[in-house]
Amino acid sequence: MMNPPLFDAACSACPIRHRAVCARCDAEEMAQLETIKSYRTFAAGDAILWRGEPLAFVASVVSGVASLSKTLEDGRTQMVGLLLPSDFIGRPGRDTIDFDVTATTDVVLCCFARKPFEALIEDTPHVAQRLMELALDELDAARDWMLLLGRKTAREKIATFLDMLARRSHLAATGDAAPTASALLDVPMTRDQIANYLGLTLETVSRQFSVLKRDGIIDQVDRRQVTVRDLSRLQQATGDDADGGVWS
Amino acid sequence: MMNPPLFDAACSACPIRHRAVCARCDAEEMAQLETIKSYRTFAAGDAILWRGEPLAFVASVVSGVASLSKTLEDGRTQMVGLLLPSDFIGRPGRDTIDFDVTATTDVVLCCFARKPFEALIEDTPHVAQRLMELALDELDAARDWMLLLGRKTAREKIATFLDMLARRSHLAATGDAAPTASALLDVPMTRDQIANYLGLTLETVSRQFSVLKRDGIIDQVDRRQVTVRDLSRLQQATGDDADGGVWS
DNA sequence: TCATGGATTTGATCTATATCAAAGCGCACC
DNA sequence: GGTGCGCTTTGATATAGATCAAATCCATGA
Repeated sequence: MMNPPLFDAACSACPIRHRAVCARCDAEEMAQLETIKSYRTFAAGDAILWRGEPLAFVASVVSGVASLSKTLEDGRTQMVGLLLPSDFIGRPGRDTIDFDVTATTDVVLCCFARKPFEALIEDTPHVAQRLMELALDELDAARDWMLLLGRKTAREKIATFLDMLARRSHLAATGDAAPTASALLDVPMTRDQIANYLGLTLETVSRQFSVLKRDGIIDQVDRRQVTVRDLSRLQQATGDDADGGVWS
Repeated sequence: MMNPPLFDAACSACPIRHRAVCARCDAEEMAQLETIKSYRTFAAGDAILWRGEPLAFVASVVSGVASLSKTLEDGRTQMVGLLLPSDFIGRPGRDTIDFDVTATTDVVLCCFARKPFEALIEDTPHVAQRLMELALDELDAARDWMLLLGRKTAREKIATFLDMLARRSHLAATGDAAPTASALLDVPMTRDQIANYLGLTLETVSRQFSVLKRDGIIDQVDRRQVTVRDLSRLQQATGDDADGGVWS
């Protein structure tokens, strides 16, 4: 694996800078973050954090995919969040979380010891403000997912999932949130993990991939890669109101 | 309708104080909030805010129930939040919201003009911190709801809904989050609204109320009131893992 | 007191998705 | 370069909950 990037002005993993450039971190703040930082790697399937466990660190995803999930008494589980590179793990001001965090693929995290990180926040209002923005982004994503889980059909769920991946990967690649052409897409999860994310079974996920393929909307290159042949039909298939979804 | 309470040290509607006493608001901050405050009432069914509309105010629910909801292209809708007295409406640092806010019952809001409210936040870190806590509480609630929408059966959804109402009403009445005895419960929504909240149809909601009644877990006093006859069986019926749900 | 209309309950039937089952496929490891 | 084991696909069947339909309830106002 590539050596993880050092934390510096350009570090895409800095939890304060990620998803938008924070122009206000000064050299001293940077240096302070540098001293409490460490990289940690997790293999696919590893637990990163358990529900209820005291949080030792906050972190930013450098590479790979991690997921947040909750479980019912009898073992049924539901993913409640997906963490892609540059996403943040942690809850300013909270000791514990009430979901599990698991490595979906191999993952590298840029971790910051929690106590000193929170001390830093106290002194730097613009960092606190950035964290508030991140929390609100997560809340928006959670509410979109509630609509998906409560009201979308299996086909719409898969289309929404692929559309989200397309937007996020395009965003990462070009900084532009609205891809316009067909594209090769990395699907970094098994059918089972996708099912847990979408509130479906793995068989239904597989069938709907096949349907979208039969309809000429996607092509399956391999288990983990699809090409979007017709993005506008994919987006129509999401069921979303054209103006104003979170992803638009 | 009763005259709304004035804003003062004891005002349960103060968005900074609600759900927990903020011991750090000084007299000057209070006075400042007082100048930008106004009460507004909405009749059941009224729109409070539309998706995409610029936010003119932030607010705290004084009485009644409001809901956040999202809609698909073909009109299917899903509630993504329920606002009970003392809950907060608003997104520090955001101009618009991407869901509708509707009065579920008659509602009284304590509104604060957004710009001056945000100016106040800038100067008072402890208020910003309180808002962060509120956002994280909402995020926790949203994630519990994702588990409910994605994986719970109709019976479990209704049980969870009633358990939530029981906890929240007990909390409001006694300040203690864990009711232990059976209790009369106010259900402030129609079957249709409950269905939209739980990702069900109104018929299924009605049937499951009947089933819980037949099983001796609840009694239906009237359309809007139930008594919980056996709280522990109600909680078992939620499907939640005994240790560690959000509501525990 | 009765008529009216929305909300609710209950019944009958339908269907999308779950569940159960059995091949395929392909990568990793010998 | 074969073998085994996950992962995936596809098929057959079952079922929870949706949909369609009809009473019933109950608040409201004439």
